[in-house]
Amino acid sequence: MKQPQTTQTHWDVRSDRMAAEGQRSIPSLAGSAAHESASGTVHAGPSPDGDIRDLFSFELQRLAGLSTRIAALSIRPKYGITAREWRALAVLKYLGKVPLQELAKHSGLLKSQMSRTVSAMIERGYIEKTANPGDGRSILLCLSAEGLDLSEQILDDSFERNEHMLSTLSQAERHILIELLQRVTRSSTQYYHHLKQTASQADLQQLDEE
Amino acid sequence: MKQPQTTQTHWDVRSDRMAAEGQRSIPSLAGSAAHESASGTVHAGPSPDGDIRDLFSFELQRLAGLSTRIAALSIRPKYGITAREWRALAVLKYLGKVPLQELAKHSGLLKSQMSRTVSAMIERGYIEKTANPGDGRSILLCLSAEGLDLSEQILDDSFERNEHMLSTLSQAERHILIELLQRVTRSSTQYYHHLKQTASQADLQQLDEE
DNA sequence: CCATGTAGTTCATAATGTCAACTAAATTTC
DNA sequence: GAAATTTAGTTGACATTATGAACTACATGG
Repeated sequence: MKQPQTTQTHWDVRSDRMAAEGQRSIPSLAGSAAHESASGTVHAGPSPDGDIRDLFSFELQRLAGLSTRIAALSIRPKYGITAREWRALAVLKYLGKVPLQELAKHSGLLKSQMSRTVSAMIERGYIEKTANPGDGRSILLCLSAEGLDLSEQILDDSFERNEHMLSTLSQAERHILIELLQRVTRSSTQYYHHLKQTASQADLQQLDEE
Repeated sequence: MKQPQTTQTHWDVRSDRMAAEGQRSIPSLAGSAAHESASGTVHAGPSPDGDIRDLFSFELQRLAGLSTRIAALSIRPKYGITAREWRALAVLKYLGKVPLQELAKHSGLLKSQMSRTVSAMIERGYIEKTANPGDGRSILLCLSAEGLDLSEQILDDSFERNEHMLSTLSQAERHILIELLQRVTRSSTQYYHHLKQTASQADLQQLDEE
């Protein structure tokens, strides 16, 4: 194995982003008042001060894309599975023995996606599938010995990857970040369900009206 | 290759968090709480104790997926463009008048993706394309009046969307969250470039060896 | 038993991401 | 200043991912 195995080389953490124009100041941890308009312009209305850089979802998406690429680079060549497949294994690891739907929910995938993912993992012997004695429709999934082993290996790698990604944050900041993300996930989940519900109600209305 | 590896000694995000917050968080979309323990234990190695729920990138991906779905629900039906197209418009809004490559970088896309996206937006009259007097290869892109208008409308919506997603956070916490994400994005970008470079070096070596 | 709901699989389709080839213009180099 | 090398953008091909709907098997409540 001649993996580069990153041992903290050193990169400059220079911001290559504020190149073009904005040269905005990032609000500091303490100074909440420092929230300045990104563009320097002022708006009235619901998006009072910001441009898209002030938008949580934008920053989130950008970083998630990066994270995906980093994970793919690290996991795929080394273990021959996709990040999503690994995620299924890792989630299954803490869930234990559960039906597919449950696994899908915890992984944030649709059951159709999960069904395929799981099939592939079963074929390769990482996941085992047994009948659910309590319900004939349902199945129970759990990790095989190989699956457990693999998921643990990759989990190790992943913690290291995260270490690098978070390298500019203090320990305290990391705690804060994860905790905030978890809280946002919870409220966003609720919001999502709300949206979907009202959306489908609108659909129904539309059908009625036609 | 799962040696205790480097960087940083240990970090016990988990136990600290639990002590401080007393909340191990609802693991996910649908409760269930098979094990509450994901953490709580102390560790020694690289992936000490934690399961995947303690992994920053996991939490990030889950939330990003949610955010994507929420954005799609709100933007697509109402404005007839994809989230990515809108993102291009919104980024262009603060960049002003820039070549394609620049726009791609700031949006976190490959130039090939951005090229297509921009073409579609030009066709629909949201973006204008002019020659770059300084460089004949390059083009300069900027928003049309309609593009500006549209991007502002959707930006307003987006801030509102984010408002819902972040509803459980205080203003101060929101600023902190965004700032942390931005910092992580910067260091992760560095890490990504580093990985890519070493990866391709490995490829070259491999070629040499064969 | 029938109607209706649910778990899981499969299919179709659209959106995304990734790479490599290609054109054209700039640059470097000899 | 001509040839070789880079760089910006476009395009094509292809893998991966997301989403919803159709379909099967079983479950459950009248």
